[in-house]
Amino acid sequence: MTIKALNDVEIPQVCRSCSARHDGMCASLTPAELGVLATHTRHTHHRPGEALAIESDEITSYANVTDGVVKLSRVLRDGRQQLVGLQFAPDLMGRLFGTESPITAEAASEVDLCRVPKLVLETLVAGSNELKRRLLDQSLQELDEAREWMVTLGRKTAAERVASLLLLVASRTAGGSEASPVSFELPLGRGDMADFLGLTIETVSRQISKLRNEGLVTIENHRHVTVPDLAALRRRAG
Amino acid sequence: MTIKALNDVEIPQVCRSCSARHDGMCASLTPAELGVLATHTRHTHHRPGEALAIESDEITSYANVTDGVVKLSRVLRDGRQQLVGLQFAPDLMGRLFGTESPITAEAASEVDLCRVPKLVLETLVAGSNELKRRLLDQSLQELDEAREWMVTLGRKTAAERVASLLLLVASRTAGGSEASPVSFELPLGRGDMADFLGLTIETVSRQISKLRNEGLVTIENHRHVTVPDLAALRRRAG
DNA sequence: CGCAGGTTTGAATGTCGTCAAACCAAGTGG
DNA sequence: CCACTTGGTTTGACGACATTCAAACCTGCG
Repeated sequence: MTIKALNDVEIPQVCRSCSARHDGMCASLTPAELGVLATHTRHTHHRPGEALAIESDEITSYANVTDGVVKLSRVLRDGRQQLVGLQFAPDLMGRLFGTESPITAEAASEVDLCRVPKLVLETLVAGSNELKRRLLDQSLQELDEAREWMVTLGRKTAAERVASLLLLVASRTAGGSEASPVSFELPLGRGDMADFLGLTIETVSRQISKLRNEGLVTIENHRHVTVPDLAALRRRAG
Repeated sequence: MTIKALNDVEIPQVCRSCSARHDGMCASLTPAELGVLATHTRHTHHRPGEALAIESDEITSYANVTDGVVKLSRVLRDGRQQLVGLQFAPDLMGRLFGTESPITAEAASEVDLCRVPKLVLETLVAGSNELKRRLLDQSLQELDEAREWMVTLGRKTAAERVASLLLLVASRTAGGSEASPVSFELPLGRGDMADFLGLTIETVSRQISKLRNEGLVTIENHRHVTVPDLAALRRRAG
């Protein structure tokens, strides 16, 4: 597949079913480029726990998360696991020119992806300075998030860690609105929360109970969280 | 300063005193571009503990670390501190188009920098696809390193963390040679090690003593480390 | 109803943090 | 030259917080 072939697509036709969620990769493209993109995307749905095989896979593609949450994790040889990132819609997953590092991607909830073959996206990137810039910005933002989380893992108490995670989920799923009260669904079970926070399941559960007793959150069905005062929770998060 | 003005520099003259350490930013430039770079660089030396004010500073520049080690850190409001990265020569510090995040940079040891004004480097970047690519690669590598360290902070024991740090320093200062025994100087004091590892000074000291008793390292003057068996230390690091 | 998976709670243990003192090397001044 | 300070490191005793092991508890589902 050559650049010429890609540009020969006749009708600029936007990837209809998910274009609204395509900010990560579409916002900087021309109509023609969007047309190219639309003809090569493939939409897939995944169940919770399903491996997505985006990273450290030779035959790799890139994907926009159009719905749901994807967890990125690394494991030690003896089985200890640490989540190193969460991807919410509309994040772009996968890495151009990627140096392989043994990260695995897995659906945390029901997940919809809009996949793009590696070659197509790389060709589009080669022709778009805007897209290059966006890619750099995305990786820098992920770097900032990773470093922020290093502070959480290295210096916060268990209760502060849990509060930090609740804030993170709230900011990414509840539209980033600053207004309290906020209400949202946890995309992660207690086990995944523990793996993200560097704690055990039991400790996570205890600290959630503690935050509940402190009146900082109310919880129904183990998953549905309501935060009456976002600022108070933020204070509790250290 | 315009692109034209930059390109009008007459003699391609390499940044003499540190070009050998310039891999990070020079390797992909044309002779003319190197000339531009050379006429605008400024070399500075810094004492341990000196703030470098690279990030989160409005009047910012970029810099190659030509010698020594720089520590990047974040602090919580109540003063708790976490190192989120170490920059060894010849890393490039600073961030193009940076979204500000409150990271501070400080010399960990005696440090030599080769600074480049923000505008100059951004202009060079605009004209060089190779340089854009290198910048992306660098940020992706830092992302990998940050995530690797998240595993260390979230899932490793105190002794494993210390072993991990010794391996990190060994790999970056001892030329990346895989051959044992390896010998190197620690660029960090116990306090900085603790801040990087998410531990206290006392715990770091105790764990170092433990590794010494286990025969995995020998230490002189609190700073000079010898690792008789790199593979054994790697095993101990989890 | 009863099972299965995930969650919560309890009691005991252990690892790391806190507080405190001793140690050590280098530098200063009498 | 030696006493004294200073900053960093090491070691010890104790306590707190998170883990471990174990049991009880939901919630959804066959």
